[in-house]
Amino acid sequence: MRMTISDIAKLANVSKSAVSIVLNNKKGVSEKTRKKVLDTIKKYNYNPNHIAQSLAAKETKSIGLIIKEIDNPYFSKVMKGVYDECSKLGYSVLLGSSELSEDKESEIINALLGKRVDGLLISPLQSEESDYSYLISLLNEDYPLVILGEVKNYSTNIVDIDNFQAAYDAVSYLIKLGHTAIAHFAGPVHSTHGQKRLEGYKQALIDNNIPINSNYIIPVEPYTPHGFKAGKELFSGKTQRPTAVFCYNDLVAIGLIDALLELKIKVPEKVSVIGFDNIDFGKYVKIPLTTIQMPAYEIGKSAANLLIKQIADSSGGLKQKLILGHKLIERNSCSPKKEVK
Amino acid sequence: MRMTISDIAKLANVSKSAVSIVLNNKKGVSEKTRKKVLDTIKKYNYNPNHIAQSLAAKETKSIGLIIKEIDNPYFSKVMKGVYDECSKLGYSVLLGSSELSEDKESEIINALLGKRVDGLLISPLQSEESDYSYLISLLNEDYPLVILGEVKNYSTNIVDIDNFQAAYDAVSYLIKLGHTAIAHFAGPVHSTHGQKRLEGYKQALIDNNIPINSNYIIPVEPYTPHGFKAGKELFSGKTQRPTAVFCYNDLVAIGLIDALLELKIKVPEKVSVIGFDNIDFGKYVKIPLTTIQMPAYEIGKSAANLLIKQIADSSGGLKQKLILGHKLIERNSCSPKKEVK
DNA sequence: AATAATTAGTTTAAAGTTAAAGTAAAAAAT
DNA sequence: ATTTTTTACTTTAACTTTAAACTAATTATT
Repeated sequence: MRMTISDIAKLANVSKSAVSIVLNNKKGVSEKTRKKVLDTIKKYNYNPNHIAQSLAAKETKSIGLIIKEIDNPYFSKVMKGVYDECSKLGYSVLLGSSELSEDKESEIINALLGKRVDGLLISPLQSEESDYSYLISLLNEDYPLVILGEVKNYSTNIVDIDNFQAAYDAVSYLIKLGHTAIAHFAGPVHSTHGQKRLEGYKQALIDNNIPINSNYIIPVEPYTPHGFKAGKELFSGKTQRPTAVFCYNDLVAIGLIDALLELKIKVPEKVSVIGFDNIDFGKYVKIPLTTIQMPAYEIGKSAANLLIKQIADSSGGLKQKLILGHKLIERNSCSPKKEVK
Repeated sequence: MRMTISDIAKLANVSKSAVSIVLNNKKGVSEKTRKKVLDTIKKYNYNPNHIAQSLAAKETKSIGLIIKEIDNPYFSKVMKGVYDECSKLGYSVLLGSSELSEDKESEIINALLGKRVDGLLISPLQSEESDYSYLISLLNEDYPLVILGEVKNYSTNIVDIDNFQAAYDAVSYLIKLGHTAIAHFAGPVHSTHGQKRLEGYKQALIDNNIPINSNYIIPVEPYTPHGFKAGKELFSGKTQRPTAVFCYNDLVAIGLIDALLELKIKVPEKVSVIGFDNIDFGKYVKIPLTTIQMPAYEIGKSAANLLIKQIADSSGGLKQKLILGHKLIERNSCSPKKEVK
């Protein structure tokens, strides 16, 4: 059976409190007693019951992390960042994945709240109908919360990149290469990332006097097979073929390139493709992917750090918006537009 | 402030126990009381404190999952399987990642045990020096445990594939294509997966009367850059070039292919490469990867299921070894050996 | 009608810890 | 030498829940 603090107290001939004091490195016991307790703890290999500690101290030293998908390379990196920072600071992470379902998301939040995590790190789903009721009630009671993204009209702790600017940069890059017929494989309209990237795309075109062609804005589920399918559709018809495509993320860019190659359309000679995220695999695909680097690991690390700071602060005063830098990674999927002969 | 069971009891004008009975759907209260309590719970949006429940019930309804690396596509799938099954059965998962350090591994085990997870799911590191002391003490006290792999000389719950047979199949496939100069980019010798795959490789050669060439067995860290580096080294020298390579996993296979292409050695025309795992990205790399499918998601799912069964059983009787099936996935990185002209 | 069993609760104890309050002895200050 | 402060503890309560023991009333059995 596992030892309890009472067992140790009895064995060391002191009170439970004395053991607790030693355990928590507080002052209030003599060196002699401390040693005696420490020896007993070691001898019987006593490990404090964290559940009881949590109940008494009203904190669990654990946070909940809610991502959208576990097997998504972007979130893997975020998760790793969160995990590393939490480990460093002595926190455990309880995993939650909404798997793109809003019902699940609010269920998970409730479950994690029930487990009394000290704070929540959420990459929230954001459909147009959603009123974020569950998030907002948390915000109102100053529950420690960091959002990977944004909750409209509410100020809270946020860690993200400037998606608008990053998309603007990606499209500007294509324009600088001479492209004007630039399509956008757009992500979920109802996610802020999707919206911001679309806006950045549009603004870059506007600022360069390129008319926005609504046929070139193609909403796509953010996965490889959907990028492939949309690519096949767009480039099978002979009309209005763009010479470059800015993709919502690397996953769809990879699908698109696959579709183009299958259609015997050369990348980047005939069509330039730029992705978003800079997942590890972008380097190894058929046409090494030019993309925007999303500092996923740092996002996770900073978000965890911010959350734990907020937990420690408790005044609820500190609200922070942390915008990390992005970067264009040039590889081989983009090239200057060839003049039509 | 969050409501407690006492608050609800007071508000509903009943005892705490009555509320507890309603909460746990036990019998012992009238329909009238049940309704009154339920209404109060709803009205004040009461959520039971899971920590207190855990302490009282001596179970936390959570398990610890310890993998080797968070941002590894193989473990992502395992994790997803574990998470899905746990969610279904009402368990939370506390994440642990040893990141290839044995010290961390045992630290994590201690931390998770401290948090009183009801069971542990471990993909253990297995260096030669390691005595698994921490694992073995758990095994001896019949702590619910499922190993993704194996602990030598100890019978415990295991979920895995037949790594020996799978490697045997992979190498047999290369032999059937006419290859005899087959190298092996071997994984960590101290992991059972690495060992078993090496043994399978050797046996397949022996059974086909192909002498084992120790120069062809190249230990490699199981990551893309190491596969790349080892590939460069092996194929830069002109001597003794193999015509096929069986790689420990897809990650090193992808690195190797990259190296070969950089050396202008055609894959699969000059060198056939077979991987292991069947990660999603194998389909999209420069030369779509022929590989052995590791049913990672199912491994995670089954392991979680087995663990939770063991937790429920508590008699400690049930010890199970679950070997899931593997499959050869033919894509484009292997071809019949060309006769040398 | 008397006894037993069931129902619908309540009260109390227990789970393992921390925190606050209390105590007795020793050390320091006046 | 007396009072105050500090030290080194112990005792009690608290955290929230569940489980076991108990009570009182009703229903069933003989």
